[in-house]
Amino acid sequence: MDDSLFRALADPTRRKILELLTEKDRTAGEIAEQFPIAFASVSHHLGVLKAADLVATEREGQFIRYRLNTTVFQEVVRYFMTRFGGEGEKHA
Amino acid sequence: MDDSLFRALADPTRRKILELLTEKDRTAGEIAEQFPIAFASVSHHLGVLKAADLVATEREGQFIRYRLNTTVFQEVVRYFMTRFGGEGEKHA
DNA sequence: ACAATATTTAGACAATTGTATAAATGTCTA
DNA sequence: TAGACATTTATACAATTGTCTAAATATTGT
Repeated sequence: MDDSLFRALADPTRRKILELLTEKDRTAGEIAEQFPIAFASVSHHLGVLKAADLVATEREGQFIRYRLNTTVFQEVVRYFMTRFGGEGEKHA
Repeated sequence: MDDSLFRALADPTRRKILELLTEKDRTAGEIAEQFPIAFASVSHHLGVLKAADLVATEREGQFIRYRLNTTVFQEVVRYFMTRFGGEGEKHA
């Protein structure tokens, strides 16, 4: 379980980005316009998320499309379940 | 899902503390001696964990005993399952 | 090749954070 | 009440982080 993963999740803007990507894949611009901060700042957050392997990218012409890496989320869930879970959730 | 929760989890020393508490409840001193940093620094980390409601305390004479608050961990798991789970875990 | 659009990278700066030492608080026992 | 032990709180400081503006890179269409 990598340190960058938890640091990436620590910022509320980044968690919001992840939730946006839950609905559907989006380009960097589509993501950035959802926030009141500069595009460059959102781009920085996207870089953090990508470094933590929480998202993956694909270029589409001039756009870059972001999508969730659900595999990593399953690892997070497993981390909590195995270490701290304490038999709690039969069905999410 | 509170912001303090994720910020609390972002530090590796704090995650290590949580894992120690998985094994058994421990006093502040027992926890602190596991780390190469000053007792006061560990105490600060314990305060962060407590503020995030990840641990609870009980005074025992001159000692203060810490224990995991497993309820909050179940909330974390639920957070990830519902938002990002993507039908992945039949049995963790 | 040039201009327009999309996105990232570089550099600077204020805010937050992790750590340390020293002082304060709380508890026990003589 | 004094002294020892356990823990926290106060204060300071260096490191990290989130944000900004400006510049750089990449792609498309003319």
